[in-house]
Amino acid sequence: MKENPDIRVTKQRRIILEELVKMHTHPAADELYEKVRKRLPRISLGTVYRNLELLSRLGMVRKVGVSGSQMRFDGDTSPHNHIRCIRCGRVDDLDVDHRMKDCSREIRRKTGYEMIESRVEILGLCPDCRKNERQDSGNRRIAPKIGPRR
Amino acid sequence: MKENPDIRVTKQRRIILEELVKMHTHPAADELYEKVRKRLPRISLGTVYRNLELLSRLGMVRKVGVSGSQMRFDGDTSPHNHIRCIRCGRVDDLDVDHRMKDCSREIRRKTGYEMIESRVEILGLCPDCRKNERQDSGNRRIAPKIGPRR
DNA sequence: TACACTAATAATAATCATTACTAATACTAA
DNA sequence: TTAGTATTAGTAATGATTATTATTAGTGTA
Repeated sequence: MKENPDIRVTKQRRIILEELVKMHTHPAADELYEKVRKRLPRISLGTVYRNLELLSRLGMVRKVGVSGSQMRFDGDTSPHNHIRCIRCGRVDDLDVDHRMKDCSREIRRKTGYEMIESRVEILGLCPDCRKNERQDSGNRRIAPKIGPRR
Repeated sequence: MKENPDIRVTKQRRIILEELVKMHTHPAADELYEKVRKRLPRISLGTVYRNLELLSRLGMVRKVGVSGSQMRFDGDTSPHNHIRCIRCGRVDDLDVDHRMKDCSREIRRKTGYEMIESRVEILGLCPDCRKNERQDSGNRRIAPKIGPRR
């Protein structure tokens, strides 16, 4: 953050990053906002959004796009994918599958696209939800909506 | 749609499905709404949303979740993935990569999750945008936002 | 064919996540 | 210390989606 003199290291910016890196739950902006508020009670949600956007453009945090849900953020910028529970919405880390690597040539040939990034989103049931699955969901005729975030 | 007596075949429902199946652009609800409006000028956007949700629960259409963007819909329910242009937002089809198949056992072992579905989201530049890439984007210091939908 | 039942609709309001705006504040360099 | 400007808090606006509600229209039965 210090290379560019136009981008300042403010208390808000520093603490937003610090708190995000400490969390391993891939929080949405409002969840991180609540954490940061414990240290900076007067911070506004807009500041959290603005800084997460900036930090992600600088490559210091990762935006984790969850389809059909809020954007989530990850303080771990190393290459990895995520796995999400369709029941409770929890998101966990998942190592990059080696079978996904080096398929950019194939993509190019098939579609004409230049591949920039690949994201694998695995939908499933987390260990906790698997336990509860048997009892409370007897015989649904149609699929349930994708579960809540918390 | 006829097995369940509680779910009726209305004009709106039928035409929404017909128009979606005809389109191969993975439209968002409002784009499909404009198409349907040519045949049913008094239909409301809420009706389109409501029926797309129902049809997807019945397995007759697929919701294509695009992270950080509107939900899109696909009349083709066969198993396949999508590739999206980060510049213009266009979404095209992509065959399921054989390397992604049968990794549910590995997922289970690594994370304890029961894998229900996997989605591969490839971000890249579509052929059209690749052409324009060289001229208008000289030297950005930070990454651009993900492009617009149209 | 008409009737009764209730699902579905159009129109609109409400909600939720996110972004934009603006006057006041606080880094930073001279 | 000051000037310049990036950043902030507070708030309004936006855009996508969902909820509400009175009315309309499928559907099974008489």
